[in-house]
Amino acid sequence: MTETVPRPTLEAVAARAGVSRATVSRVVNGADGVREPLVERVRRAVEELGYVPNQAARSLVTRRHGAVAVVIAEPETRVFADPFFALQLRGISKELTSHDNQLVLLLTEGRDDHARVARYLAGGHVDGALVFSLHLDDPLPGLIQGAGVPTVFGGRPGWSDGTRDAVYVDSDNRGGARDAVRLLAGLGRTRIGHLTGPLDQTSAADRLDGYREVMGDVDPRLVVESDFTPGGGERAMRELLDRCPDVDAVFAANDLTAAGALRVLRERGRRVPEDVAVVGFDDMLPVAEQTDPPLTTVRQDIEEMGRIMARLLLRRLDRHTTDAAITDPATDAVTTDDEPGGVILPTTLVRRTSA
Amino acid sequence: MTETVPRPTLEAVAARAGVSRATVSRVVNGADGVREPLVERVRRAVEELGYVPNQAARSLVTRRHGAVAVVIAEPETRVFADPFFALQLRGISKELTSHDNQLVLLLTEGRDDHARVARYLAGGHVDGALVFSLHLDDPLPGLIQGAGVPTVFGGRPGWSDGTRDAVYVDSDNRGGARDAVRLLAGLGRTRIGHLTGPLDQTSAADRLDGYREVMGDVDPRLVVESDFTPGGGERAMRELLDRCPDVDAVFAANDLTAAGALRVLRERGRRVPEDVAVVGFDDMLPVAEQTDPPLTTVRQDIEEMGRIMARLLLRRLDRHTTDAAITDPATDAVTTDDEPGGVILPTTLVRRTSA
DNA sequence: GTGAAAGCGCTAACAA
DNA sequence: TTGTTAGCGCTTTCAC
Repeated sequence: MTETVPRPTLEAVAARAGVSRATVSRVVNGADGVREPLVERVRRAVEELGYVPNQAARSLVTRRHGAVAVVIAEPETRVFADPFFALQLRGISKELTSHDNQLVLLLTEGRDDHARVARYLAGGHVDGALVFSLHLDDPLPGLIQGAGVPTVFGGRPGWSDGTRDAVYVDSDNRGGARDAVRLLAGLGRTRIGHLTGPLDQTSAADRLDGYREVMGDVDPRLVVESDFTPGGGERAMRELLDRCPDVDAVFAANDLTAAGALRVLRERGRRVPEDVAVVGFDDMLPVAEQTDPPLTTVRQDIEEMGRIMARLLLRRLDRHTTDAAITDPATDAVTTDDEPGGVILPTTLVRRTSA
Repeated sequence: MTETVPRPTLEAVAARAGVSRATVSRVVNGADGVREPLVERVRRAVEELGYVPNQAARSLVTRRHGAVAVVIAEPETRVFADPFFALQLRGISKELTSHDNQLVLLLTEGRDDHARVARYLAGGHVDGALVFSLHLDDPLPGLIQGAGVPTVFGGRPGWSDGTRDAVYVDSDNRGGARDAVRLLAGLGRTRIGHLTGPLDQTSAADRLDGYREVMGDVDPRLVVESDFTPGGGERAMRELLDRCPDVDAVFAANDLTAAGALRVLRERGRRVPEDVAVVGFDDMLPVAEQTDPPLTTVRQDIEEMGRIMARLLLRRLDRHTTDAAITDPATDAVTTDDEPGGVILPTTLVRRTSA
């Protein structure tokens, strides 16, 4: 019933076109140096037989897979509570597929999975990896670098050991935070509070840094640690109001936190933005546009970030194969190696009504 | 610098353990029939060399890939606006990895991608596919069935041509809707409106059916078509209030729609649930718990749905390989073929305060 | 129970 | 320009 018809091989196509396997291979792979009439004959044979190359056989000899792993470390459910992750994936997917690469998704749920992921990566199933892990103590990045797979990180990696030479893409969290706080200050606000994200994540830490850079030597009570969730935002806002009833502005580390803060402000009878101005971070549309009042926030282009990560990785992969091909010492000086370091994407301030 | 150390092969392990490649292969694949002392020797050699099997070589001969494609048709951005998709993926990922299968993610952006996906699937890169596509006119499911890859669909497929024998997993949308409406009726409400989802999606259509089943011959003005978004919910709610000012209850096709409706009700000065009771669908925590008032809704277990889809597919795949092995006519009667049809997951009513 | 050997389908030297 | 040939690393009969 579900009898699988054996798929045609190169051999079959060659026979039908009356040429050798090598020629078919050349045509299929777009190598030049095959005369037009033959190309045509082969094309037709491929068409008629519905030939599709066997990727396993191909990988076996080329050592290329046309596949990239996306590793998402997922200790908390937060990532699933906002569309961040989905947007990122979409950007990655677009870039990857437009270069004929497949996306292998590796979701990790705690430490048990780390070994599995490391093994998979070390197993040479994919040509490279895109890794999201932004926690200070995460052992995963180290494991992955150990696996020897070309990798690009999403977000500034937070670990400190000998892996400084990581390539990563991140939003300008610090700069965005500065913009937010400067806006508030420009509005004449003087008691500007900050509801942070979880400070073991570099994005949260960087936003706090940006806040501090503008605020200078600020009353420490104005900074309340939170966790990027609406519930956390509520708690933190209450705490902030209790500590500093005179607060006249709030910079929340993300939109979800801001949404929670707005609810508490309303509940406590503070008008936004008249009594307290609020700025968020992310510009997650479903959140920022739907709050009451609509949220002024720092926009980061998540999808673009994904796209850039993929692009960077693909470029590294290309260079690798090229390096291997060119043993010419003359060019060797040029193709040093992958430059480590980060690509920082700009953020933009989106004004709505909350500030 | 980035000099890739050639990974050890079966050959190398065999040499080190002083056995043949065949024996190593047996040990690595857990085949029995190798004596304990040898097993031990091989294990040690594998360990010492850090041997990891080359999946490409293995696939070449076994014709199995240990990989499953997840295809997400993505004509609209809605999927990215709620965590639905992420939860589903998580369930799938868990089930897949616990059976040593990889997840290849295929995101499609409109028709152009369909050919690409079909080609990929037909190319025999993966053992099976999990497909999300719930639109009536979607050509993708047909293409995929044409590719001859074992497939399980997420959500009741809506297309009508000769592909009735599809295997799918869906929530009990109809039953959940009935429960919602019955709750409202049980509360003594008589003018119960329904804000639908986009009716070209089976989930929305099924929920409307459920509503109708309970309501019987209902005033058609009570049904307003919407689109599963908060903005759409607002528009639909306004329309409903304009058409039927006497409405005393609303069943919204999902939580996002309900959230929009709640905003409009508040804006129009209707108390919830006193004047108008509201029930949603999905129980997306970040939405349902955060609305004002918290939303009574129909809960579906999205992650479980993903898990079951994966489980179903893996079972089919297992059976296939088993079938191939067993040419015994005696057992042939038992292993007929994959039973088509759907697995319907129950929903549960979650009472909060909106109804 | 273990090993030898024959491919799986493809690419890439090398010859012609 | 085209064809011939030798593997890529693994599984799997088939002998022993």
